[in-house]
Amino acid sequence: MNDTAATPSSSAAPPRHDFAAAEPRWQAEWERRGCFAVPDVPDGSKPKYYVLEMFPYPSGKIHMGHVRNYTLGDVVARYKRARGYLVMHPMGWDAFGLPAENAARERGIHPAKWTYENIANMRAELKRMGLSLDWSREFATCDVEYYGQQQSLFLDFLAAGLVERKESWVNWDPVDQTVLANEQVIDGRGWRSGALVEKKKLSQWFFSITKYAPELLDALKTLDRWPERVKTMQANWIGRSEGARVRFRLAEPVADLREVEVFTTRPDTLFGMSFLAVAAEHPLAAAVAARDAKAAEFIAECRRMGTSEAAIEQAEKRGYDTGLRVAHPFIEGASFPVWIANFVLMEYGTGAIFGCPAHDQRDLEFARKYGLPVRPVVLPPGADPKTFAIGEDAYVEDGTIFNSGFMDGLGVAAAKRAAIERLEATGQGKGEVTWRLRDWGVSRQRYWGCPIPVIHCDACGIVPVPKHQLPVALPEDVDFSKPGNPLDHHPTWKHVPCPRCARPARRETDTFDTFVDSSWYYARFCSPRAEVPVMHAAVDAWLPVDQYIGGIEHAILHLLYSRFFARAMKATGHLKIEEPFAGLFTQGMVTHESYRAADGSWLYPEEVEKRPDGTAVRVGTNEPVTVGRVEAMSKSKRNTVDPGAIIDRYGADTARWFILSDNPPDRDMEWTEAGVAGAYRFTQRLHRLVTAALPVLPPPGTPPAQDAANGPAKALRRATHRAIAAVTEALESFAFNVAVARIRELANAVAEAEAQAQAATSPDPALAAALREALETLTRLSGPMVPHLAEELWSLLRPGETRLVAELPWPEADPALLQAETVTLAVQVLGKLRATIEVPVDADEATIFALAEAQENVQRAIGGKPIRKRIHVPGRVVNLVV
RNA sequence: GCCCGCCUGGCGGAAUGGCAGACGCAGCGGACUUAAAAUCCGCAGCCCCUAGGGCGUGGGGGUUCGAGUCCCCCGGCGGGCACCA
Repeated sequence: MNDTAATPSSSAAPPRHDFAAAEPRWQAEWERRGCFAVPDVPDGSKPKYYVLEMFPYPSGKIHMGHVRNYTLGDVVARYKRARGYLVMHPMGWDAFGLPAENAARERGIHPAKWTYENIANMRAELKRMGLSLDWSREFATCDVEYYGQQQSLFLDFLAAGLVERKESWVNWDPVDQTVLANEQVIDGRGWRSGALVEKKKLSQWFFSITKYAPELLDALKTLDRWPERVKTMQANWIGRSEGARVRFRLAEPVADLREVEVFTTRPDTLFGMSFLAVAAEHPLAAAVAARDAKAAEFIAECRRMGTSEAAIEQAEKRGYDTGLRVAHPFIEGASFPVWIANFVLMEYGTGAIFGCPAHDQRDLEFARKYGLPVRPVVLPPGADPKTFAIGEDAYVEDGTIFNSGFMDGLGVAAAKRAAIERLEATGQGKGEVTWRLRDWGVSRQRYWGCPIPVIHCDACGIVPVPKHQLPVALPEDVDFSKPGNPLDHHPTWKHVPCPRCARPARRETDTFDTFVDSSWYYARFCSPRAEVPVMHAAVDAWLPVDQYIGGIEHAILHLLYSRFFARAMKATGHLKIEEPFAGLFTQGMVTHESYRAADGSWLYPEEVEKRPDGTAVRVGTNEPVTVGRVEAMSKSKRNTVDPGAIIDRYGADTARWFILSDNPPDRDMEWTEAGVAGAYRFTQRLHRLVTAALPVLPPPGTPPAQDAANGPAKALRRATHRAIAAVTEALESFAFNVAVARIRELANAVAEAEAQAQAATSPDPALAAALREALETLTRLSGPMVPHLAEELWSLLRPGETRLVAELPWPEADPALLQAETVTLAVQVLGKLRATIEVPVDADEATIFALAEAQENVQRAIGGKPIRKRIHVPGRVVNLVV
């Protein structure tokens, strides 16, 4: 060793870690040994752990968001495996959806061909990442083996009364004659035709998720490993409201309508009523429109508003006075005008509201616009009832009811009870609980989705496809040159005999919302080749998913639908669980700077060169480039970085290490070239630390000296065991960036120890043994994050060892080495740091205070004033109050 | 508009209510090198009359012996809003 050190020029540069050769080699070795394959039905010898990341949509290439998502999951999977769990970690493809149809229309590629080619590309890219996946479980939701089973599930749900057929509104493009997704509606116009979009009513299939609203809400309490904010968002989405249903009698009937029912959460403010408003889609609005052309025109305008809640709520509040009046339930002889208003949602409550402008902001804005009265009936504490008036803001807090007859003097809560009591006593209404959650409309007028397995027969009505006729497969010969749903204008596909009466009938040509596909894939992964939707022994053993990982953008819909599906599958005898995901982690997005050329066009990062003075120019032309905001990577802004190119240049381990080290995984991370380069240097440094130490290390298996005196060996052993404890804790709490920092600290300690070993005049066996322990620990702790490098280092440290890092148990920290003999205490005077003292861990308080007060700086801060109070937080701080 | 988050040095971030800035990126200085790269060592929140002190976790207030952390208000940025996935 000394020879080498003395004559560096005589030997070649230290061997660098050749990731390009090593990574595929270790991937092949894991596969050869079947390290990550698990059986559908485990034998129970180990506890199970199911790690699942949200499966990708096969857009064609993986993006950094995927790299981040799957790296996070892989760390968990590898760590849990080391902790002795049998880990299932599958991967598949969320393969139905609009982009495939867009590709078909724009480029003439068949959606199936486009999709499966994309899957092949992306599978190859994922494999290069070295993920510990059980690829034998892979499937795509567009595989007929998958969606056929989904059709079977649908038939079970239908039989169990969990499916309904109802009318609902869709965005209709009158030029393209097509239903548009909300994202295809831009500023109220169709994205391709530019035509003003209209709302159109269609008969559609719905899953009765509202039947489970109370359960879906209550069970949130049991999800103790879900982020609070996701549970809050779901609770708000389900939206339980207590209130009252109130019947308002029309002064004169319209068509056959004699009254309007309103749901309100504020029956206490009924005396502050100034108008009643119904949604444009309300039956009363239709009845008025039948005899009032201006009303019909207003309703038609509302129909041009789009169906999204954001569009409705952000639109200017507008209304139409129908001229009708309703009687007030409590005020004898009083009547109020009936309006049609664009901000009233037909889907919520009864589609009608009573307006109390003084105590509801939207009502107030509406009343101000149309000159309707504003009568306060809730008095803020301390306000004078004679002078209290509403200005710009409605008063929505608690207070004392006034101007309200029998409710005067009550608080808001008591007044609500009193109002409901009176409504019930007089037969004009009742207390009621409503939910914001609506039934889940699953019909889509599209080709590239799972066909809904029912048949429309003129004689028998709607007839489910018998199970023995499943799957209802998509036809392959479809024509995308015409607008609309290719299934609908396919020449033969939809024409089938009725299963019941055998007369000519028509297949349903709608396909399922792709959220249906992703609502049960976690269950299918347990027995992916079963000829039933799920194999009982498999799902009972593996479910629930122990750790689910994905983007926060799915916090509501996907997760709620999946929770509903688990319940529906339980009700139909497929599952025994109700909650599919015991643990949830939501990751942040991957962001990057954006760049614009002088002409305003977006540039890819590789087209931009950063100058040392901080400016940026375009590669080749040297024209100036504007460096824009850091934002989510998107194709439209071209601020994307291709994971494949990063792996080519730096290797998968470097990409994984950087993505983990940059920041906490639930926050957005910024991808930077400098950051990747830094990660790359660290992987090389680890390799160097091991190769440089090899000549001094004792043989494999040499135990570290237990009784070493305080010195470099003991210090290194402490650092090693502190690192084990810290990294373990960080991994358990998803603080992967902290785990990285602790590993780096251990690497720094190793480097220092190596320098000491090199500098020593005579070899120190204790230090050498401690070095082996430290390097082996470093290797194993970094295994979940940089798995290929860890295997490489392990094979250098333990030539002839049969087990891979992927097969080793997790290192254990020795508690004796975690204890320090002394602690450093901060000494504060009045909360301000004035000194630090070093005391034995078992020092008594009197000694500590005496030592603290003796500090020169502390004396100066005390300035001779008497000490009123002494606070000692063991191991942390002493605070003296003077 | 409504619901939910986030905000700490030049940058990413760390910190059971207890020494703010661990670890890293960028930077600066040094060693090695003919030179560069790579590597190694060191410095580093801001300000000050530099012993020492003052100010600092988006802004303002509060609770506490003590607040990045808890509470209230405000600002900025982001996610979701039911047919993007």
